[in-house]
This record gives sequence, structure tokens and C-alpha cells, in this order.
Amino acid sequence: MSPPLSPVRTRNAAATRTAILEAARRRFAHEGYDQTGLRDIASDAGVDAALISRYFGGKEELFEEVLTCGPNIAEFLDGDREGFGDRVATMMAIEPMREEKFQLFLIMLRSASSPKAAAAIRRHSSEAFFQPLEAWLGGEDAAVRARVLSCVMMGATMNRMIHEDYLLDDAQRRDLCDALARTLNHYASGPICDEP
Amino acid sequence: MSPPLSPVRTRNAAATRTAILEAARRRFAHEGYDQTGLRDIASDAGVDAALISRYFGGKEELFEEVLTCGPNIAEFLDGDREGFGDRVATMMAIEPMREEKFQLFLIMLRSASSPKAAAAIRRHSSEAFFQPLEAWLGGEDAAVRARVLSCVMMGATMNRMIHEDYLLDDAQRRDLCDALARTLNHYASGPICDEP
DNA sequence: GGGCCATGTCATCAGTTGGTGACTTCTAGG
DNA sequence: CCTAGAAGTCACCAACTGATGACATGGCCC
Repeated sequence: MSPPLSPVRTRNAAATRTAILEAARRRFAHEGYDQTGLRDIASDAGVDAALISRYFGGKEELFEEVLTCGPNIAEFLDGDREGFGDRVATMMAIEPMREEKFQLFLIMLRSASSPKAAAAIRRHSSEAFFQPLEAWLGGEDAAVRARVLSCVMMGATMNRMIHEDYLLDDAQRRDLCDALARTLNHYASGPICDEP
Repeated sequence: MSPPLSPVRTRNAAATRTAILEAARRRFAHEGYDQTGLRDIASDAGVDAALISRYFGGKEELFEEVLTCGPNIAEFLDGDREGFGDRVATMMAIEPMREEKFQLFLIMLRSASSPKAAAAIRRHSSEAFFQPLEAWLGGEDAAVRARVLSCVMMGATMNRMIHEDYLLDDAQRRDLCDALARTLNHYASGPICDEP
């Protein structure tokens, strides 16, 4: 799928581990847990497949480590709450999905239906997604608002996994971006009031 | 996984086809395309696995037929537009996911990351989901509003695929239901205005 | 320089999958 | 009753997967 990330690497365990992790992250994000074979990862990393089992214990442990060692929700939380919706909506409706920001979403959503990966995803989504998001949102209804936000974010990602461009033209996607931004901002900016 | 649906069935090709289709629909909905084996379906249907390939051509064709012959988005569209949000939000946040209403969503979302199933899902989501929804919504921004609605609906389903109860208590889930209902109603009831 | 251990390579295993063709068995029509 | 063909059964294949253990090799410390 892609050339090895570190062409020069001579019997360096740490670098090999990193190369495997990076290759695995990209594969898991682009194809999901089930569709990714250890041989694919090994090939991308320029490594023998047997090393993966030896370094990480197995495919599940590798997936676990990809989830925990990678970028997390903090990506979206560096900024004011009032601008959250615009930042995220732009990413969701305008920016290309190749962006690294999507990786966590893609890994989780593409692998959520795999029983082997589900447990790790459950744990990670709770610890590294909902909890930080709730804390950042603040307020007593933070948990509920976090769920609404995650519905929109995951739903937008799923939609784009099915139809990359939402089957919309550019003008419509800008309108969609505006709508998503308004909704996201509403739930991000403060406790839910009466108006939608 | 489940007992055969039609215990009494003697050399009746039509009934056998139906039994296979129903077993396949339940398996695809609960476990996704990849995780479902022909032998699982055959076992549920009380049928020899070889019959599936013979009757439908192969797993992909079977999946295609499950998508096209089953219930579709019309389930959600029988009612007034003003009540759409409440109906769907209740289903998304309160009702158990075992409900048949979820089947179409579950099949699509659980199988979306499987390349073999992706083409059928793309086609079906366009023809049997977005187009009817847009037509039902009406108005010149129907396409954009349909996307927002689908983001929320798919996102809620994905969230529940990860954490069945959203990791919320009952009171919080009622609040989540209210929030989802307000947002859904806003985009379902009429063209987008300035207020969120 | 030499030995040792980490690092990397290879062949191979057992399990599972979707799929196929030859075979048997039952039913319908004459 | 008896045959022809539909319906169902069975054994098996080829491909692929994750994983393992035996083996080769290179770099580092003494």
C-alpha cells in the first residue's frame, strides 16, 4: 500500500517497533481491523511479519497499542469552546479525509464491528474520548452534550466513509458545514438551553 | 445463533430462500459482513451452506439481495415531519437496539468498512435512503438537511454499537433523547433558518 | 578479535473461509 | 409405479489468516 516509512533501519528494535506501529495505524485507519493482515502491516513497515507477533504479542495487542499510543481527542480541544463547531465542521465537511486528524475516528469506526477490536475500542473511546471531552465541555450536562457532539462527529465520519463527498456539490457542502457548525457550537459552547 | 425460522420446510425452494435471507439479514445486522460466515447463516436457516452459493450465486450477491429486499427508510417516514425528531430520537436513545427498525442501519454501518460490501452499501444508501429522505423532506435545501439528519442518526447508531447505553444513566438518556429530538426536528421540519 | 545475545528470516502449521462438483433423495407428473 | 428433475447433502479444494519455533546474522561488550 505504501513504501516503508524508515528506509534506513539496521537492527534497531525501537525504530522497527515504531515503523510497525505507524504502518499499523495507517492500515487500521484505512481498512479496519479485520481487513488488515499482519503481512500487510509488515510489508508496509519493511519488516518480516513474524516480528509483529514477537514485538507486540499478537494482532490484538498491536491494535491496543496503536489506539493508546497515537493522537487522541486533544487534537480537537485546543481552542475556545465557541469555535469548536467551526473547527470540527470544517474538518468534517470540507477537509479531505486523508488528514491525520481523522485517524482516530477512522480506526474506531472501521473496526467497531470486529469483536476482537471492540473491547479495546470501548475502553479507549471512554478513557481517551468521552472523558476528556466531558471535562473540556464542563457543566453538569457535559456528559449528555458530549454524546450529542460525538453523534454528529461519528455520523459525519461514517457518512464520508460511505460517500466521500456526501454526494453533494461544493456549495451544498459549505451549507452542510454551516449547519453542522451551528449544531456543534450550540452543544459545545455551554449548557443546553431551550432553543435548539 | 438462533434456531431455524421455519422448522417445517420440506423441499420448498421459495421457503428455503426466504429462510436464508432472514437468517442472513439478522447475521449481517448483528455481526457485519466480514464476521458473518456462510456456514453461520446456513446453520441459522437450517440449511446446507452449499445451497447459499447455489441460490444466490455467492456471499456478495446474497448481501446485495438482503439490502434490496428488506425494510428501508420508509419505516421512519410514515408520520408528520414535525414529529420526526421525537420518533427517531426515542428510537435512538431509549428503545433497545434489538428492534427491527435498526436492522438497516446496523447492516450498513457494521459492513461499511468491508470492501466487498461497500459498493452495495453505497448504491443502496443513495437509492433507498438519501433519495427517499430528501423527497420526503422537500424544499430546496433538502439534500443538505438530509445529510445532517443522517449524520445524527448514523452517529447515534455508531455510538450505541460501541456503548449500548451510551454510558449514561436513564435520566441522562432522556436528556440526550430530548437534545437529539430537538436537533432532528429542527432539520426535519423545514428549510434551515438562522437559528440553530 | 571473539563470543553472545538481540535482531531478523524462513518454513510451516492449524484453523477458517468462500466456493464447487459429484452424489443422494425426495417429489411431481405421466 | 416409475422416471426425470428439482432439492438437498457431502467431501473437498484453494486461498488466506495469525501464529510459532528453528535457524541465520549482525552489532556490541569484554
